[in-house]
Amino acid sequence: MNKKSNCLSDLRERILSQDIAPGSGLDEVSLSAHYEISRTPLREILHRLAGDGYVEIEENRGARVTSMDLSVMRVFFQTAPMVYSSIARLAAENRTGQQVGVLKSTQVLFAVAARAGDTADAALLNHQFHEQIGQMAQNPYLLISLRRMLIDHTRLSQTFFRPQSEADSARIVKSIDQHDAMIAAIDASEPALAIDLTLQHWDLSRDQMEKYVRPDPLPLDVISMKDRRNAI
Amino acid sequence: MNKKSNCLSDLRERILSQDIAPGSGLDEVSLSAHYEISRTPLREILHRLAGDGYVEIEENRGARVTSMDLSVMRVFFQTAPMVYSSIARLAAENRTGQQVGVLKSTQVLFAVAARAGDTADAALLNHQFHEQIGQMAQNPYLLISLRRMLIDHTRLSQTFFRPQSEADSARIVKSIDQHDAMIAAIDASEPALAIDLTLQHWDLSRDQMEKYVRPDPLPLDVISMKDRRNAI
DNA sequence: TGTATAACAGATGTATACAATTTGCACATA
DNA sequence: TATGTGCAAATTGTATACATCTGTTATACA
Repeated sequence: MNKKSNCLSDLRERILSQDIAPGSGLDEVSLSAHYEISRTPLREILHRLAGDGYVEIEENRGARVTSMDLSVMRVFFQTAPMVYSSIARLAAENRTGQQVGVLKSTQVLFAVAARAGDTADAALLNHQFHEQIGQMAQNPYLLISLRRMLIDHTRLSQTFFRPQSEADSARIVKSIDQHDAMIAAIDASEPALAIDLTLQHWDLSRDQMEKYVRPDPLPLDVISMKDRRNAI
Repeated sequence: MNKKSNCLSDLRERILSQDIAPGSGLDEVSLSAHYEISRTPLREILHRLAGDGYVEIEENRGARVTSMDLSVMRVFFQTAPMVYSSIARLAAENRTGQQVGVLKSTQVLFAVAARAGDTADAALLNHQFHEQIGQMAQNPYLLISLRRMLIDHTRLSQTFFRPQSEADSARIVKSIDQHDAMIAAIDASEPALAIDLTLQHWDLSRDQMEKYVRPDPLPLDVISMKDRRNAI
């Protein structure tokens, strides 16, 4: 039983971290061998992952990781603000004290990982943070939407937690601070503030994600071009 | 293969029509015997139904039809207008001509069944009608929310299509007309109108569904009480 | 050279036997 | 009466062999 739940969570994490790339095929035989379970429970896991939107299964053609084509990403950017802010409002209205405690402890772990530059851990803990806010909303209908969005969000935000510059590091610190402010707003039952903070948080990650989808062009390397000109 | 997909759709329909009541346990052995498939594919079907929100599976305790407790229904009534109107707007913006054709033919079948008083068919075709509008929205994130809501909506609206009075029949006719108007708005790419009509449609079914959740009190039978008083 | 077809290897789908877990019931005890 | 314990039956979970499907490669033929 332990092996099975380990397989499920490991596959989830590998998909979220893009360790298994979007669109990749998942072979039942090699996966069941790798996780040391037989094909029957493995297939069950693949179907659960399919239900959650991690993979897509096609009749007689096996499972592949849900792809992230550009047309869907457009829809993602269009839809996220509405879902995220609805969830934030409901979380601030319906959260229990116990849930706030859980959220705070996740945030502590997240802050440590993010500051330390543990990219994979930070991304997953960020995922968990937003999942927990989703649970606070107590709304099963919106929660499944949120979960589906968080899959793509986490996959897109891989670069966010791997800082390449001072500006990147500053954004990570800002992101941590925003989480703290969101916790406070939810804890204080202030829906309007929670929505506002959530949209600010969204703006920060959206800019970075768009850069991931459409990265800066490669440097033109002006110096070497000068040298070449001199050489002529 | 045919037996399997038949099993899947039959279970879906039986759950939607409350032929299998919310909260009922689903026994693997008897179901696999009934549909003449072995337990392996049946379990796969149950997991798919779980992913779609039709059933809930608990470790070592099998599957049961997703329950409809009052606390969740509150959330249902709270959330439906937002999801439905978002879907309507997107459908009007993104629909293809082909999809409008499909929707129209579903509507023809629905109108026939609803007018004829074929309760089960009418409810399922109504479900299909709204599912197709969901597909027109081209938004996978909101579509899963819509699907989850439609499950409960269809289960709650069972009584809607079983008219008990002239007023009930009038409401069914009104509902058919509203569908026609929604098709026209979507076909004409008028998002604002589509939203408006959708909210009107929602109001109509909401009133009936609330009556299902909290039905009229049993008649007090004033006459027999008078008789009893006289008898004293 | 190009196309059609057949055979084959590799992968997914299904049936079934067996293992592990839960549940109901009888019985014992406080 | 209420509660706890142990066993048996029923139910769910897993492994594995076999069936079926898909895609590829080899071969025949135009």
